[in-house]
Amino acid sequence: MPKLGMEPIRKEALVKATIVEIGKTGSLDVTVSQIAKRAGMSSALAHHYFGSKEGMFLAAMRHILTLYGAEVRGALATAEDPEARLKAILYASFSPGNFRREAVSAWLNFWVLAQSVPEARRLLAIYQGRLRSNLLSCLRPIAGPRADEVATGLGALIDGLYLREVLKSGAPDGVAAVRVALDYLDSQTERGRR
Amino acid sequence: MPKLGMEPIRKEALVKATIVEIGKTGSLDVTVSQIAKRAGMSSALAHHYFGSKEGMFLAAMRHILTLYGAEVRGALATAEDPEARLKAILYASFSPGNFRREAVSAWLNFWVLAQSVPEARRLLAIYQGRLRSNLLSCLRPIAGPRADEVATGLGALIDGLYLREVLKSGAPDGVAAVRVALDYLDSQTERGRR
DNA sequence: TTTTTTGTTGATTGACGAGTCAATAAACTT
DNA sequence: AAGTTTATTGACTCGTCAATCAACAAAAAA
Repeated sequence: MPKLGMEPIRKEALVKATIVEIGKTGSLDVTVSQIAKRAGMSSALAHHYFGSKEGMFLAAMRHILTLYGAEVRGALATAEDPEARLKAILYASFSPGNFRREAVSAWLNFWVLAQSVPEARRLLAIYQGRLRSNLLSCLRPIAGPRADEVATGLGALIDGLYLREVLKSGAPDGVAAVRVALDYLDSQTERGRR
Repeated sequence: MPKLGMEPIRKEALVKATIVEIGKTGSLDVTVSQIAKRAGMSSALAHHYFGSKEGMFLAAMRHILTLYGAEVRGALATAEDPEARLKAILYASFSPGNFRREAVSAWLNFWVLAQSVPEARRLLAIYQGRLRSNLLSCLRPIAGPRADEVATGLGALIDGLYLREVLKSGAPDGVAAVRVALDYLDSQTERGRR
């Protein structure tokens, strides 16, 4: 029954299954068989398409990063002034799509992966760089010389809010997270205006 | 050559070796043999004293939490007013003893562990609870009704600064981290005073 | 001095899991 | 029709590793 053009379909299924499985286990200790089973195929096929387990992890990471990036870009597109753009970034960061248990757990584990797998580190560095430059371009007009420091703080705060989500039980509360981040922002910008 | 009273010595050596090894690997994928070797004994002995690998991980986690707790308590002891106490907590959090590569990497991995091992989660929850209550007791006098929100933000910011350290190369810069945290604090308390 | 407790390890077991391979089959090309 | 490419998997290899065990040694207790 070999339908042709299966590759992209299979790959996508595997990537999604990888994220679900990491989220469920809460660690990278998932077997290729588990992932393949969830994606409805044999582990041999998974290896066929990705070459290795690490390849699957990296593909999953790219996927999450891509989703996040797309959401931020989309939100940014409709925002005019710097302040609206900042809010857009925050809303996107904690949107239900990104700020959900599975994804948060995956992020945490990718962070761990980045410590030993150079490619994972590279990907994470790209994310951080993009976030920072986005934040900076919004902050410079409203925070002036303090933009740099505020961007550092806000970036760390966002990651910290993600981190803390993994310990909580129940569904992630993106609204509360946004509130905390916005609050930080407000206190810093009010200060800038003084 | 069996000297008596080896147990505490061996255990301590194993705990330290565990932390070093996790730091070196950047993940929990360390073998009991690796740890035991670094601690100068056979893997069988490691099992003899801790029963399981998980037991070693948990002991290592307790150790780090204990060190951190002791440092905070020590710093708190000599601080009088709320503001000084807050600074003490921050200095302790990013002191060279706690904010070093190995320890930071261990923290990150314990966070992952907490997702699948209830006891690890419990330990982390204790840490978070203590930190929060410490922060709150200092913040209430100076931030009033906003103390709760500020404590949440500050807690997340601290964890976020730890998280971001793992991607950096070179020695952790505790001074810079403290500056960012203090900056957050200042902007929030100034606001409170307004 | 026998017995028990504590310390210690080499060797082994048993399980698990990543990655490979050979084989099968459908579609597409020539 | 013959040959090639793509899809697919069951079975297998090979390595790794947590955990156990049997055995040995020395100190302490009896």
